[in-house]
Amino acid sequence: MAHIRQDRRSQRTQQALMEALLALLAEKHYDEISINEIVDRANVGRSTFYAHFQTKDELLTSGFERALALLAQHVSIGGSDHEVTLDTTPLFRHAQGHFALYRTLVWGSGLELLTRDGHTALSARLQERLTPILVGRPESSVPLEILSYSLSGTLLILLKWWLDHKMPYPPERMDAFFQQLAMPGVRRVLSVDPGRS
Amino acid sequence: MAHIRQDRRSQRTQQALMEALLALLAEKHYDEISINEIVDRANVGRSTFYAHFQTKDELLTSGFERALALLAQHVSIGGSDHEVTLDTTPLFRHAQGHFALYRTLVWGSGLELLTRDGHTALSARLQERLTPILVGRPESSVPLEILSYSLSGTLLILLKWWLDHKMPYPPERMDAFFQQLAMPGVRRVLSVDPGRS
Amino acid sequence: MAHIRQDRRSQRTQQALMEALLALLAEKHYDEISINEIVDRANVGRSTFYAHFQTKDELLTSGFERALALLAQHVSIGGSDHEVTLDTTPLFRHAQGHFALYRTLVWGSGLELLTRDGHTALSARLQERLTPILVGRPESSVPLEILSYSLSGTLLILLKWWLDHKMPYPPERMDAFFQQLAMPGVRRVLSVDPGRS
Amino acid sequence: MAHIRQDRRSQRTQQALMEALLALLAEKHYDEISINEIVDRANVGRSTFYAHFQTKDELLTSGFERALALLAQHVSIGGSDHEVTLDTTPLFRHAQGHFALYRTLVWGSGLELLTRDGHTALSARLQERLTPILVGRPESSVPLEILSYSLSGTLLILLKWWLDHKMPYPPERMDAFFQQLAMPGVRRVLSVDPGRS
DNA sequence: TCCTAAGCGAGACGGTACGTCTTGTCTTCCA
DNA sequence: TGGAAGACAAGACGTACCGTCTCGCTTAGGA
Repeated sequence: MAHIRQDRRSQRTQQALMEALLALLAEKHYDEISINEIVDRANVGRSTFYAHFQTKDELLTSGFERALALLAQHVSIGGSDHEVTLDTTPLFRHAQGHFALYRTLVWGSGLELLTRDGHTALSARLQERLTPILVGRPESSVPLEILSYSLSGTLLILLKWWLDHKMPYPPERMDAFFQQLAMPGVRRVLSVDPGRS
Repeated sequence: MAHIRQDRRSQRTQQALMEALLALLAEKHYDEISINEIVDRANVGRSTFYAHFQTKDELLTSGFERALALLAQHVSIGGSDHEVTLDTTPLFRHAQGHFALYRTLVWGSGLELLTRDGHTALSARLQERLTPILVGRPESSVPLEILSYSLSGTLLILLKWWLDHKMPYPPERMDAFFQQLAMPGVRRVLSVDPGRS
Repeated sequence: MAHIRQDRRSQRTQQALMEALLALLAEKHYDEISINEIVDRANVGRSTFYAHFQTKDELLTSGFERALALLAQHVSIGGSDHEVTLDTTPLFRHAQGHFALYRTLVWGSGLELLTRDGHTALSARLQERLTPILVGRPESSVPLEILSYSLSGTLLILLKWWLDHKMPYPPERMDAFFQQLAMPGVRRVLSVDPGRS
Repeated sequence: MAHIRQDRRSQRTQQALMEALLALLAEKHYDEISINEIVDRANVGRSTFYAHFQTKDELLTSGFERALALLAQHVSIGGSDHEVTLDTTPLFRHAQGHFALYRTLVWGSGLELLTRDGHTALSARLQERLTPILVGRPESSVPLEILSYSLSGTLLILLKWWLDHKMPYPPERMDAFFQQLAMPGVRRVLSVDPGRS
């Protein structure tokens, strides 16, 4: 049971660093932010940074792991014997409510990060949650992995476009686009109905 | 009338720099390549680099503009009154034939670049070529811009997945996935048939 | 009445620190030894060090004060009305017997320390012990202070050379060198015989 | 015939660095001077320093090599069949004339440097110049190397004492001390006259 | 064919950031 | 409650690039 100690101070330091990074992300691109700037803004010694994180990426990741999980949670997947539903309205709504945060992600360094780390994560979660629904159905012509990857990719792309263009449509409309563009393919692929293929 | 001179040497220098970058891209990630390395490899003076390009990105871009145009050309778009077809087989085949190049892009620095610069370009070309086909039809419920962006995004995502996983399926199969996943939505959106909506 | 406590632990802690420094001195130069290394080696908390010593030098000095006194004791000074004798054989013998310790001093950081702190101390002791012998004699042409300083300096220099060169001569021989090189001058200076001046 | 180029700027930069170090040495101990301070004072970029010198010591050494040679030159060694003379008056006079410089050396970091690098150098030069004088004489009982080392050491020790105590005697007097303290031993050792031994 | 302006290599320079290290203080926890 | 553990701010270290610059050599292309 080692490492339980963990001074209260450590927490506050990490928090300060995270907030400093967030604040800076709102101002400039992730790549242009130096560790110096972060520690200055956080009022933290340079070496203290390295005592907590090996690299700038580590700080970022440690902060956004939660956010990514959150993001996936906002996609409600439903399904019955006859259909698969996937409601993304909550996700767009959530993005709208936390515009500052998402805008930071998109404008600052955006889907580069969501795409690198997030896409894989989101895709995995989707696949994970689709699997039980498909049990017992004949294997589809498109591998589930590809389907998940493509589906989550399309979702992220719509999200990116939306944020890039300052959210010109309400979340419901965005969901509708997603339903119209991506879901027909999914339904057809997963459908047992051979007459529609 | 400045800049008319343009010594033959200039050409050779730029060529050398480009090739050096290419060679280095095959070895390591774009971000890890320093201008020093490029000019060393190209046997070119440091200042000479800056005489030709302001930044590393500029050198890269100047080299890949052609490649991006090429990529868009390999998507053959067809269409008639009754349907829209989009054959991506040539694109996947081209990627297969130039695996080294594409792998460099994906492994080295990948779709980060294709996504940043390429996605916009591809989307624009798609939209450009879809427009004449849709003339006269009732406006669809999904704006054409979103449709193009989503469609090209999905295509790039499939391409990325394919390259990331070392092309486990033949180009035809990848095109089939694309047809099954992305096209149903497109057709439904563009369809005049109100009964199917 | 503070500081009376002097916990038994204090003793042990100081001892541990001293030994750690000694051990490290055998491995590397004094300047290259960090307080971190010392406390690590001594299995002592960083702040504990500062509770006992203000600086690295203080620790060192506290350890070598004894050694320096010892060194001076090994120079046996004799004298009568007619002559002054100074036998350094015991000193060289002592150095030979404690080669490890002296080698540490010389190789590790050496006469830099003996010279800085030791030379002054040795010179003072010499002067102290020469004074009674010279009582009643006419004042010499060379101030006693200079004579002591020079004499002890020459001695240390011979010692350093000897240790640096791995003691190629026996202690008696070194003493003989010292007698031949340094003592004639001393005797002449201290001599009352004006005819030899 | 490479390396002749050596930009004129290099010279000026090195000069500036040297002067900055000198100026700082007049204010504080060598060990307490940071490279940052030097480059700041010299109005030179940090990296520029490293382009010229690997370490702070190298800068110092490069500057004082001349000084050390100079120092040795100020000891005039003479000799005939019957005697060896060694006049150090010029050295003390030189030190007096350049008190600022020598004081810097002694007070700032002093004979630590002269002792480390200088002593060896001086000793070597002495030995070098004594050798021809001794050709043909019977080998003395004290190895020439030891004699040189001891002699130059004693000289430096007197010089150090003199500077440390703010030159309380004129150069001639210091030379006299040296003559009285060190030379009798030397003459006796080198003397062919067996009757005096 | 010569001469001139350019392209060019070489590399010095001032900066900025890096990741590591050490120092001395200050806070937390534990016995 | 006093001392060990160790988090922390500060700042130096040596390295790596950056973008700018100055210097001469070489060379192409107009006179």
